[in-house]
Amino acid sequence: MSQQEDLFKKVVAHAKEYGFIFASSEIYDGLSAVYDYGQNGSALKNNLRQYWWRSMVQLHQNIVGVDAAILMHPTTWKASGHVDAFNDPLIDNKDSKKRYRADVLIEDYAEKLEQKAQKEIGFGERFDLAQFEATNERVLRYREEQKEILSRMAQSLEKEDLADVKALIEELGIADPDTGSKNWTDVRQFNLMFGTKLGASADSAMDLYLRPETAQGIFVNYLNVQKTGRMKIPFGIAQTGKAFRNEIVARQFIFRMREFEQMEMQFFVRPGEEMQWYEYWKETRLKWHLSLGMGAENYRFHDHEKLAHYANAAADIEFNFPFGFKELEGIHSRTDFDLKQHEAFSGKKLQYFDPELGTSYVPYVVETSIGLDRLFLAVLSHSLQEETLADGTSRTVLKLPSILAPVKAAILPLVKKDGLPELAHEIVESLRWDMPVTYDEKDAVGRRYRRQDAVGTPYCITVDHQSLEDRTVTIRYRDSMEQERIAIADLSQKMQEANSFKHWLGSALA
RNA sequence: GCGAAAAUAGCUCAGUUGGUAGAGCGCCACCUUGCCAAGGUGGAGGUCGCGGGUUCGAAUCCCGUUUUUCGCUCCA
Repeated sequence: MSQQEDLFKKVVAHAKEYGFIFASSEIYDGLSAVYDYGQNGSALKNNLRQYWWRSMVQLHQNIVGVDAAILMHPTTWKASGHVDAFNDPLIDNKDSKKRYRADVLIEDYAEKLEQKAQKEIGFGERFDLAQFEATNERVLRYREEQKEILSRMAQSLEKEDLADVKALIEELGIADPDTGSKNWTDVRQFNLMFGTKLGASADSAMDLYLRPETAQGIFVNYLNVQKTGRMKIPFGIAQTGKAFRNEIVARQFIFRMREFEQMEMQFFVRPGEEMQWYEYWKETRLKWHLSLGMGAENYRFHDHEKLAHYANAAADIEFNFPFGFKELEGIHSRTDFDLKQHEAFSGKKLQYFDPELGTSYVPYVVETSIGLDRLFLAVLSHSLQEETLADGTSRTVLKLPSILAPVKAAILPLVKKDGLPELAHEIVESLRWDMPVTYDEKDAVGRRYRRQDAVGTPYCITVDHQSLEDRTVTIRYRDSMEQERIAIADLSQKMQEANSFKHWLGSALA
């Protein structure tokens, strides 16, 4: 565990030192759980986003992309259920320091009453009629009490009368399930959605939320896309973009941030066919992850036992992060819940006419949703390696999948004289049209190799004296540290082939 | 949000019972003309997280605050 923590600290330190990730507004002491991507980080993140986007939109004739606004009409979030579900009344126990959802505590208490009633029923059945009626009375009392409690709670929550919710907990004598303590704080409402205002003057302004998920931007547009794109079911809509959650506790570096980026694809299918598509996308998405070559043993599925209100099947793809297996991507069968809700709240028909079946219906939706920042963290933490070399020394190397590397090649003149820098610059000039490359002439070439290792550059091209004679250079591979001599004319093609989308994803899907 | 711990140079960290801030690595310039980090010379960079207080004097003691880490909690 401490070894894992150690590794995680190294990842965080490396991310900062080499320009991948900085704390936001660092000169002002930072902002909790908000991070900025630096020069190398933004390049890596862009490459990840593009790798995903191409796999969805470019490789599928029936998937198209959109880019919906972060701000949406506030009714969107009533329809989606977020206004209710992202508002939790929480209460802390002062003795045990544990936090509970106040409504769950009360519901649990009500559930216990029901259990008591069930017990009475079982008891009463074994005796005569008089006895049965006596127990029956008790059963009725339990049920009556249960009903009263739940309706009072519902009313108080509806009115946002949190003091009464606390009063209810105290009247019922509800204790901390773990410690039995009844020393409670006040009930407080936590809203996980960020609020903002539309309109410059305070009185005419409209209350809005920053979207807590990108999916709704797809749902409200699905008919626009279907009609203008002449899409036929099954079809998908992909989107990448920022989402915002005012997490109570946001931790573990970029794993849980308040502002984060999602990459989502909502796949619209015929009702009844959702499960086969759900299985298809589970499998397809895992293959995509495996294509990055970070080891099948570091991925696993986690099927949800408890399903969200909108889903009839849900699974996570978990990755072995430095702090254990955690969710990286979710594949959810969301049924027709969202579209039906938007129909109800908007009053607009959101049906699709299926020409093959000759009927209209609200499609079912299978969602794949991945956290781009989490994917970034997975790749960065897995790639950062401390290697012990044959001679006993060690090197720090970032073994990024080369298709994702911020810089593909560093061009290094062996020495900075004798015309070597001139030839190196010439190579930079020709390669930069094909891929991001960098030039470095400072320090011993060995040190320059190691510098490139630390930021994950897969190739170092060294220009030496022989290069001037026969127009060849050495290409040094990051992972093996081996070198081979190659004609300058062949450089671009060789590297582009190795970093091609087809090379990486194509072989994994085959 | 509660509890605990921490915050000193870009990074890793020293800093004695309170007496004007240091190292290694990194970075920059020049020299050395080099194939796997550690040759030489010179240099930049810190109001010790921030704000108060105690004191003749605070990186050091006290209070507050911010951020980070760990535990609890939450996580569509």
